[in-house]
Amino acid sequence: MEFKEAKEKFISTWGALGSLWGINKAMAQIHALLFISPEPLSMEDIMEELDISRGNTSMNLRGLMDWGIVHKVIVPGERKEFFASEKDVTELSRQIAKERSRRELQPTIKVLKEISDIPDDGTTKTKEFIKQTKAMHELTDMADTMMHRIVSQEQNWITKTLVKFLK
Amino acid sequence: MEFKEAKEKFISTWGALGSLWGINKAMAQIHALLFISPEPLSMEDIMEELDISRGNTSMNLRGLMDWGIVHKVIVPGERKEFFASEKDVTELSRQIAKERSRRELQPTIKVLKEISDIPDDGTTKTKEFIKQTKAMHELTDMADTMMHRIVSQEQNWITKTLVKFLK
DNA sequence: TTAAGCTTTCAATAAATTTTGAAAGTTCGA
DNA sequence: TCGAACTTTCAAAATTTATTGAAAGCTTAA
Repeated sequence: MEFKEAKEKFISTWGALGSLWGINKAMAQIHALLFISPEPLSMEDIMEELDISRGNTSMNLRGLMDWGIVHKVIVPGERKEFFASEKDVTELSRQIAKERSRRELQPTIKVLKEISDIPDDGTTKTKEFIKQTKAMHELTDMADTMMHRIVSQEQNWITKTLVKFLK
Repeated sequence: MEFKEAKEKFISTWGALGSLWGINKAMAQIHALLFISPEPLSMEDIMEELDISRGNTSMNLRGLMDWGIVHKVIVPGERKEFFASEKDVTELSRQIAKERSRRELQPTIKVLKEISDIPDDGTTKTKEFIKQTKAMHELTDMADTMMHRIVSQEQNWITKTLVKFLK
């Protein structure tokens, strides 16, 4: 396999995997492209490389910046803007975990807490509801906590510890 | 908040969260319904409760069974089939983690390994490509391993260990 | 202040996904 | 073996989501 084929494969694989971390195809592909590019790319570069429209590129770059994993780069002497991806996979996963928690896990945890707190009227269905939503609340809460800690500043220490146990 | 409202809230929240673990709305809602139901439900029950068609119910129940988190229940003396969800959240997450790994992580890891193995022709872009895809491969592989171990049989021991560290 | 160069917005359009429902298929008791 | 009770399938329709591209909006150099 040579470079061009490998590159296309990376971009499309990453694109298809977008759903795994909750972003759309174009967004994931733009990220993939920037991730493997040695230099920052302009909007033109991205449009051309991925064959997508100007508007699409603009909106999805904005989206990636909202995720905190792509940033603008000012190139002296150039009028147009350039973009670059976070290159460190550790920092990348930290950022993604943080955002997913904020956007999805936290709101869900809040709802679970709220609804598992309804008064127990003694019926079987209410008892089951409370029991199950409480269990789900605890699970989600623990998963969120673990995720945060694992990718947080303590990462290296925790990771090493964990990896030692897991080996 | 009373039962009916809480129940609706649980079903729609779970439905909206479906994307987090990669399933569609109807599927997540059927799962939510079964998860809080004290007894197994028939297809009729589900159709009526969620207001969805027979075909939709049938297909999504099949999907949930493919995930291994819903199973048929034979009720003696009844002609029709009943369905029940896995009720233990630990077992539930174990199953989901296992399936997501098999369906998405493993194939991605395979591709990453393959493409990060192209010959280094000495150019900057190839060097960067190899470096970045290798890093991504290692990250994905480690994440997959950790996920598996965390939700595997060793769960209790590992979890307790982790929680102690994290507290 | 102007206008060229560039980016963003957003209504219209296209594409992808989900849902429906009726017909075909299956199972089982008599 | 028949037919009633039930489930599955799948093409068509509905819905949701993503994409386009042209117009509006910035920004900067002169």
